[in-house]
Amino acid sequence: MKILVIEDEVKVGAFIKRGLEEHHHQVDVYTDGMKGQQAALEQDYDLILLDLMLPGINGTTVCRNLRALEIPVPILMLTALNATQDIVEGLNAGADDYLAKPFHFSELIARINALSRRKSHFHQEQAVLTFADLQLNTHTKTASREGQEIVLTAKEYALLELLLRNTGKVLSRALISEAVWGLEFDTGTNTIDVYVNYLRNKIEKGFTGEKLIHTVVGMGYVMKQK
Amino acid sequence: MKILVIEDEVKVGAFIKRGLEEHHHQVDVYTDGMKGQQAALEQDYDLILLDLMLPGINGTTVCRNLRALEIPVPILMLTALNATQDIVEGLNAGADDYLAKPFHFSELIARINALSRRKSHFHQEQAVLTFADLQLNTHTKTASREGQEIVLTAKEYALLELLLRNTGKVLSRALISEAVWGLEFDTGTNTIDVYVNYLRNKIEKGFTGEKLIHTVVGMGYVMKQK
DNA sequence: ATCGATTTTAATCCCGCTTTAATGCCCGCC
DNA sequence: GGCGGGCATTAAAGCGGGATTAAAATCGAT
Repeated sequence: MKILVIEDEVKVGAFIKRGLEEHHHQVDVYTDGMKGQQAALEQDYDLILLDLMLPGINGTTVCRNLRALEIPVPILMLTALNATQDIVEGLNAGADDYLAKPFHFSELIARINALSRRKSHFHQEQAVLTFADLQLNTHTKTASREGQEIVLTAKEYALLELLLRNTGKVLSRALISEAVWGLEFDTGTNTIDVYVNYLRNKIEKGFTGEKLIHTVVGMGYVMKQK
Repeated sequence: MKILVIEDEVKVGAFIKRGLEEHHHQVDVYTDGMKGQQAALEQDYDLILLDLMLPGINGTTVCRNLRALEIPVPILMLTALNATQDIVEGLNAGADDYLAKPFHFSELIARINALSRRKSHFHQEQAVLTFADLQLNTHTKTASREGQEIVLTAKEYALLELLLRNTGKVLSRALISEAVWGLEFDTGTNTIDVYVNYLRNKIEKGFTGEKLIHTVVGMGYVMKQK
């Protein structure tokens, strides 16, 4: 598993890293809350170990931020012994479990296993939508093709996600309109067409891969190959 | 779920009713085929349990009638053991599954669950319309015959879908005009004829399969075999 | 409040779907 | 046999849907 550790005490962080690596996990350690949060957003971690007592930004805040951005990674809090108030706060902020310091390493391993099992069962929404050589990360809200990262605006992303969740199906403008813009949007303008054009420019123009968004005249648009 | 039971043997009916009610379903029992059919039309059932051996009207007939009236409720037939002929007839009449008497109650429950799941998920609406060896996929908006994909324009697709949803019925030009083009289209031109010709070229010409779109002089067009 | 980015509107161009219309064919009827 | 009605077939005209572009309006951050 790929694990992110956010822990300001360098020794403790190193200790955890070493121990987890012995269990064949890949571990990144950040001592700074903001840097850690950034990493959580940019990379695709399977688990986050989060110390609540951090300099600068509070661990609870990091947790709340990640959940607000709908990052569903399991979060295991590390707290001082008997910090009942912190524990309650942390769980309310969206953490999945906690562990009081100091702890036995075997207990940490046990909780990590339990958590990842629990999460992988419950929350198995596909994080990365893939079609042909195009990928869309629903966490980072970015696409990529041929290793190139593609930055999208909100509407572009929503439209691309809709197309990718319905590959092969012809989607009518009415359906697209409702899904991306919300009910009763059609005011005789061609907004959808313009956005399809934007998307094509971003995910097709400049790439050697084939055309993916196809127009079906009089019917709508499809995401398909060939 | 709201379940309709049509079963002439009073004891069997009562037995089923009691058992289903223990599983928190709401059950109506009719011992008469005609009365049962009437109830099916008037009320909104989630499932129909239909005995094939009924006094007066045949269970198969009830089934066929309901399907002819486009009542899409899942129908589970109850048949005598080894009544293979009945089973085939029943399924052809539009039933979704069958259960041979006598049966274990747990099997009945299992089949009811499977059926309701299948219907609610899949049945959304039939995605692929099939007639003879011709298929029309309403998602991809393409037809296929003998494994060959056939690309259609918007009007061609609308016309073909109309014909396939009314196989066997003769459709007047007025009706076609209204369904495909919208009200009051007829302005003395022969657009419909031209499109029927386009369709014939695409789905009949070049295929070994038989003719499917037939002209009824003075009346309109039908999709049928023979 | 200001500036940049995003979203929406609007105008123009072009391809090919849609429609029209002319011709050919089959059949029944005078 | 000639004629006309109903449909099939074909080709050409027109028109509308969609691509593209740019400008206007709106949003959001500082």
